[in-house]
Amino acid sequence: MPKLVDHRERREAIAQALWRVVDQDGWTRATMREVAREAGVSLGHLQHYFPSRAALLAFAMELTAARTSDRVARGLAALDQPPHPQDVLRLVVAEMLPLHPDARASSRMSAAYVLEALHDPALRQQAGLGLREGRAMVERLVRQAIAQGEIAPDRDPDVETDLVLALTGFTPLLELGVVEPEAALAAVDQHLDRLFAGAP
Amino acid sequence: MPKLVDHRERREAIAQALWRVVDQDGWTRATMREVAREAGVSLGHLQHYFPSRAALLAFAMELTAARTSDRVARGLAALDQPPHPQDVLRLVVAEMLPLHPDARASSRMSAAYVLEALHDPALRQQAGLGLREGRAMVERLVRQAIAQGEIAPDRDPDVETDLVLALTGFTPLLELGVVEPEAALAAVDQHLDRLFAGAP
DNA sequence: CGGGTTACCAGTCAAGTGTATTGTGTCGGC
DNA sequence: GCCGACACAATACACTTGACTGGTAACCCG
Repeated sequence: MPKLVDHRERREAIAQALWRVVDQDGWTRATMREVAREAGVSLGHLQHYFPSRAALLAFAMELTAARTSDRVARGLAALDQPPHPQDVLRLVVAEMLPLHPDARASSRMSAAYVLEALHDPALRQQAGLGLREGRAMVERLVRQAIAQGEIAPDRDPDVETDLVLALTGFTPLLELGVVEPEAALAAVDQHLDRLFAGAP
Repeated sequence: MPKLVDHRERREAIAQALWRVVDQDGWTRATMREVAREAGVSLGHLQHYFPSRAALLAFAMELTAARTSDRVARGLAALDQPPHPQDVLRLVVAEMLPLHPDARASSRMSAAYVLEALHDPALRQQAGLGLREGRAMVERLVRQAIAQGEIAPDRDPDVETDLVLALTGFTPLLELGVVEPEAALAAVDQHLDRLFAGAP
């Protein structure tokens, strides 16, 4: 074998270049050439690691999901141990909203990804799976909080899970400056405060 | 002057062709030629009415907003007179979610539009204005309901407005089949029921 | 010290893009 | 009648796009 190269590392570096381009100019203008330029590699190099634009998107999205999970995990470590379920949910929602540069890039990647997935069966399945996974995770948190008596037992876990997830609806409002980050966070807190009103 | 043609009508017909293409294949594949084919006109014809792709998008989006308003107005007429504020809000939210074909097309147009607007200053302003307008309308409804005693007076109108708007966050979940339409509507109703819990 | 696998590059291709230009009817007012 | 404004069409232009090609160099293993 020839030169030793960490395939994974190269692919991640390229994917991060994709993020930057998507964040700045949108998925539409994230052409192979543009991504290669942003990554500081040749077009041939890029194609050596990603045979097609679709493959690049798929990988970048996987990485985006992983990154978001990481941010949540890191935030989790900064909380009390064990953390209050409300704080966990707050963290999860906050990291899905475009409230700081990293989260904004993730949010825009996801948006582009979902929009693309609507018209591509393969992507659609992958996206659906990812979203379902995320929903399941939130639902687990909600059910756990109910079991622990932190959320009133007469709350329907399914409905409450969906309502928490719907809080990501602030994304376009934040992106276009219709609501300020503080207002969005205040609303999120208001919702969670009510959800957790009941037990000590 | 030569042949009499209703400019407005032609433009609307073309915009509707755009909707169909965007709904089926996404804004990316909504090329001038594709839209012209879908509209059953020549490329030159299309260009006669829309000098650029951006102009086409802008007009189509205006029309989309108008159509959504129309659907709300039509739904409003079917309610009791005067309608209960909760029913009005429910209708507004329901018509913004992709729950039936027409609303789905509108939703996808809006999504494509917002995503495009993020990286285009001119569109950004137009989109921001539209969203602000929508928010103002919802806020008016909320404040009115508070004044009428239908919503408890200790509710913050700003926060409650934002929370109602956030319910549009169901869009991606609905589009990818992560939640069913009934579940989304149930969650919307749950939220509104709680919002209006307090006075008769 | 080859040999073969891998990394990477420059160049090319056909397809498709938005837009501009030019041409052809077609009709209303004078 | 006819001319100028208008609706519409056809074609051309200048690019960009994703994908492919052949080739070169680097390197590990035997």
